[in-house]
Amino acid sequence: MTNREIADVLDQIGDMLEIQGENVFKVRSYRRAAETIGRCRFAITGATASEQLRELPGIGESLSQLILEVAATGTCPLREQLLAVIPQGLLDVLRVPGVGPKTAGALFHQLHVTDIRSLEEACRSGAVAALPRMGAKSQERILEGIALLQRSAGRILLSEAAAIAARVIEQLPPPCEPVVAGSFRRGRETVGDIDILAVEVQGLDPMAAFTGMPEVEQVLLHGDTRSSVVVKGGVQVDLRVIPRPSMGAALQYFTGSQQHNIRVRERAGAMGLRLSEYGLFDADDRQIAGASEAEVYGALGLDWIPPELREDAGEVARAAEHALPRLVELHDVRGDLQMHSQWSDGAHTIRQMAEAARARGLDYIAITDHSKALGVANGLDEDRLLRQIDEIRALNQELEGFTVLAGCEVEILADGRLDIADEVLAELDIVLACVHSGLNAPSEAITRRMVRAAEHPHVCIIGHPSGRLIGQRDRTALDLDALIRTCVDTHTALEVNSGPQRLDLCDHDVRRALEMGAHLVISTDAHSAESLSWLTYGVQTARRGWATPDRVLNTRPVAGLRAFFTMDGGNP
DNA sequence: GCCGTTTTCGGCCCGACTGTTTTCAGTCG
Repeated sequence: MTNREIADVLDQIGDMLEIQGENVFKVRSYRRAAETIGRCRFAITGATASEQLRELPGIGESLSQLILEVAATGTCPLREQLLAVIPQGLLDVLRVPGVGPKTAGALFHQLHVTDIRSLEEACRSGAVAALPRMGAKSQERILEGIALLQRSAGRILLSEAAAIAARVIEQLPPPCEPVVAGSFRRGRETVGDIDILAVEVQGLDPMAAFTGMPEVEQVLLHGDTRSSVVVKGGVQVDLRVIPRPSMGAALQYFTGSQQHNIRVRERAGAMGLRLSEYGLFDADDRQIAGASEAEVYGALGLDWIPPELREDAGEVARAAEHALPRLVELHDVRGDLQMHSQWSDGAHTIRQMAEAARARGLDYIAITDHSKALGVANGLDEDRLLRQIDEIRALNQELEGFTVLAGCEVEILADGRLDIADEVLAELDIVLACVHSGLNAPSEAITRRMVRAAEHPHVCIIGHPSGRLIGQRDRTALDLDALIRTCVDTHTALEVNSGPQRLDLCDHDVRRALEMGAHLVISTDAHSAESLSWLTYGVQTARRGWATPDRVLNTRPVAGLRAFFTMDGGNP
């Protein structure tokens, strides 16, 4: 069982307990444990898992035993017991907007609803409207909820969310200063819905502009302070209008995460204060903070916490000790170490990529076209690679104060050898090694393959190490710890690939790699000049992994970068 | 179920919106 699978079981138990009307705080402990296990950086199946588990926050005696049992057997008596009473399909019913645990329980017990299909039938027959505290409108809402669920996009990529958010903000009146909060602001790799906040301005009606946008498919709510719409593609967008003195508290609150907010509000409670989206209030209900986030955190004795860290993963305690790391920022990054040109499968010339990168404020780039084993991408063989190196050297003669490094995204072959001869690799400034085939290989095979590449004296960087494509392809069975260990030993960097579909290493892996002492590079893998803008997603992912600039090699000037890769004496 | 400069028992974040109700329960974030 992977940690993710264990977390899913915990969530499932939480759902079923909730439907049974179990104590909400008990339910919350299962949910919280699921969160914690989902991002936990050691394998629960490991031998030492038992002691490590007990050290995790929110996991006590009974949960740790349950988790170990699930890890070993895939299930546990509690889950089996619940599954004997509650049909699996009822858990899907919980995902229908407007149906919560209480409603699901009533639907099951009184109308024998067991899945979405039987729920729909119960609605069409009018039986749902006859339930206590339900009516025609509730029934209609549930039907709409089912339709919404069926055409909803689910979670979308960060880049897709960015495009939607930008379009919405464009259509809101500028004086209301709209900003995006939520998981988008935290830089999560996928976004469920888009939360936008706007300042209340006399005589301005952003709600009307919002619900009237041409891309709105359905208005879910339309209130004075909050409206919700579904835009084309099935994505939900929320707008909230906030009085200016509350803007900081609202931004803090709506940025989340929910677990982070609970942690912060508990702290407020312990200080005799009350924190809501309207501000921080004392016992006499006087507002003592709220206009800015820094003010709110500050009044709670906390340093301002970057949104990317707000996952209840220890950041509140660190903020209280004034010991948060200084995270890498977009403007720290001076170069981009993976991109493609027309030589292989890119859309633009080397010069065009260089000029676009320079316009974005970078000092250097590496051109890393594919190598010959990736025939579908028009990969370069040794001859073409040597000619490309000549072109890059010539271009550098013309560019003042900007450097194009000659690189290559070299294929790691099945046995861990590279597909370009060593004497040609020696001519390159940057060798990036990647796997694009055999991604379903067993753990030992893929690990041996990648470790061997990392040991190669010319290899500087292992690119998109996990091989996952978000929503399309799982990560390979690679033993990441083994690869990280090798990278630390050989002065090889691990890439944080900024492609919105990759974000690989992911946030948890970044934190793991840094804890083990590795160095990173953040690269765009751009196949066109426009995609150089992806850098921001990679930076956010690194920040979510608590990355500091000193551990991100491409924050260094080009000379410092080269120095790192030659420290083991074997690299170019 | 977890946890402890309020506590080893009794707490556990907080408010808007909706629908079905004459005061509130359920859902959502």
